[in-house]
Amino acid sequence: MAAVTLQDVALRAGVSQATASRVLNGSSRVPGAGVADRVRTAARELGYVPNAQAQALARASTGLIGLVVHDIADPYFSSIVRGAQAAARVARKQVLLASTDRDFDVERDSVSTFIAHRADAIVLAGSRQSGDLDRDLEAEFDRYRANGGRVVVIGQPLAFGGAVEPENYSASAELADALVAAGHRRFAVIGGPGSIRTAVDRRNGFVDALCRKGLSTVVEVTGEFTRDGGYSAARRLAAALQLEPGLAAGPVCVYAVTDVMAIGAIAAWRELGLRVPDDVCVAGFDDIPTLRDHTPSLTTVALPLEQIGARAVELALDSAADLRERAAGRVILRDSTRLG
Amino acid sequence: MAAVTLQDVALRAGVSQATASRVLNGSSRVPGAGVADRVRTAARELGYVPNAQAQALARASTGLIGLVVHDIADPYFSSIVRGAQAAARVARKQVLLASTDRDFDVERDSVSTFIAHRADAIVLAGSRQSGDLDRDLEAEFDRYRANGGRVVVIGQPLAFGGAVEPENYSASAELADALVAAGHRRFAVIGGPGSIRTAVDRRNGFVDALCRKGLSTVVEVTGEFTRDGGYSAARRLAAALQLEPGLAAGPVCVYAVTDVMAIGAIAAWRELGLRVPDDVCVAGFDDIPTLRDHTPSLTTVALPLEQIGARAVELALDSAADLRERAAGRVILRDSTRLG
DNA sequence: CTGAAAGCGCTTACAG
DNA sequence: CTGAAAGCGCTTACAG
Repeated sequence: MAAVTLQDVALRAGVSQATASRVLNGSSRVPGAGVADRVRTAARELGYVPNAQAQALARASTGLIGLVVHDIADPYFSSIVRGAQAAARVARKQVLLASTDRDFDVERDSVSTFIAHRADAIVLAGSRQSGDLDRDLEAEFDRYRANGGRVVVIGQPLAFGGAVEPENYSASAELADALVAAGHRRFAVIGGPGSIRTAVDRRNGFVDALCRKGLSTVVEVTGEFTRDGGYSAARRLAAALQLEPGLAAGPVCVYAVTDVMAIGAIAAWRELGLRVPDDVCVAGFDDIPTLRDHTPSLTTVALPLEQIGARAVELALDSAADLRERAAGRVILRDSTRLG
Repeated sequence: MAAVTLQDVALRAGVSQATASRVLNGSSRVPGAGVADRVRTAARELGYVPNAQAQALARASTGLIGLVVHDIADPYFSSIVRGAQAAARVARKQVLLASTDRDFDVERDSVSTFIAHRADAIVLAGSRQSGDLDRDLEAEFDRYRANGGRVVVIGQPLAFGGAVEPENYSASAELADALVAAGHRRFAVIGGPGSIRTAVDRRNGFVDALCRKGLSTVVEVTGEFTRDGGYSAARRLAAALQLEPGLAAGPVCVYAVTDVMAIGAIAAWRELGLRVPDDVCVAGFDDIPTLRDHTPSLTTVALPLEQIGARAVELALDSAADLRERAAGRVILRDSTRLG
């Protein structure tokens, strides 16, 4: 019933457990060729699979990387995880995944469990307000790091550890600049929850850039970070601006801080008889793959999400230093902000 | 440097390690209230975090569930993983994730590693041809199961273990029936690779249902299981059928076995000046959330993906039996197959 | 209720 | 090059 043990292999090969361990699990001290062969043969015949738990206990390293995301079904996070996975694979590490549904209790719990599992590193993806990292979590991280654990965050403030920072602020500023250059002058924003730093950074980057050009938004509304959040925000925006088909003023250019919110907004406006980009223009952020064939095609900003995920685990595995990196966004102008 | 140990806690509380273990890590034998309090206090003050590796070794159960998917960035799989995550959380298990990029070597490797980590169960999501599960993998699974490991597959054939089977075949048949009922008579199929069972089942379910109505497809083409696969297949299909705007025969109704392929197809046709649904109709499969606001809205089939993922881990955790379950699809008729 | 001790399956100085 | 032995941090019969 019990799995084949190193002891079993050693017995069959007629060597000591130590020797079997050395040939099977890569030590610098390589035993004689004949011995090594006997051990390997025995292992194969018995179907020996090393017990990673026991190895971890003996080695004080588990080869595990804990990954915490808000929602694995969100394309933003699943792309990050894809990149993280790939990087973990080349480093021969395993990924422990937690999808928290944005529940901070669950998040804290997941981190605790990762620490209990003695993950070599923990990567926290997702975003929250400055200083929002609660005391408990921070205390746990401190101890974790004191015991040799590595922490890397993606897109959130943290006093310690590594970080890879998507440039939400400056990419949004570039988007604003590009839209102004394209001839837009009247702007509005559909922002996200004030508690989410990504949402705030994107909004600020956009508004600040406009300000530098002597422009400002005519109205701002906010909603949940979802399709429906964009939908209802867009209705409020339409009401506030008294938008209707064929206004003489020309289309206002709306920045929805997320592609999915932009999609919800377009749906809302369509129901109101408003056409994009003729009656209202809209830009999003994220460049979600399944949205690339949307009609009208959506002006947006692409972030190198997979690369961000990969870099995060690379930083986590690089025990040298607590590096901080930035990941630039790329503005993509498409039909949804095309001026007639 | 080293983490706080159960021994440390016991010392500080003035009890034996055994007692500390019993109060901290839930045993039925509950020590006296005073003692328990002392231990808990000591643990808190020291910041004790149980070493899951050591517990696993001593208990012969890791609380780990291995999850293998083809591509975590694919909405199909990320939805499954989301459901699996949620179910794992209620069962207080941790998820080990592997995204294989459809590379069978990587897949085999991931399974081996999961076994090495002594995962309590392994869930394999993704699809392959009948009997394609290679010998090595199968042999490993056999040993794994003999040692008490549980295996559950999603949407693929496996002689042993549990399974949850998305009803690709019958849901596709229902789709065909619905389209015929809506008045369609001329059909075509954009299928996937013959090596992917999901693709084959969907195609067969559709074609067989047509057959039962005395109908058959006018042409079938295949492509990769991607947006670009759908795009190029759609071009071939258009050429084969000599599709052009405003054909007198009316629109042919094309079943693309995946939403993303359908999206690629629509893009290809748009470039050719063909309009959906006026010149050509199209239905997909999957009901991808970010595509729900697509124009034209896409007729498709929804699978309860999260539920499928959740059921898979529930089955994996239910050591009673190797259950097999079916998950029905739901046909959703939308604009892309609307007849004028 | 509580503790001493063996055992889970490995790795790794330490001797030979 | 090879082996005996201690140790990694827990759990759990087995005694008391």
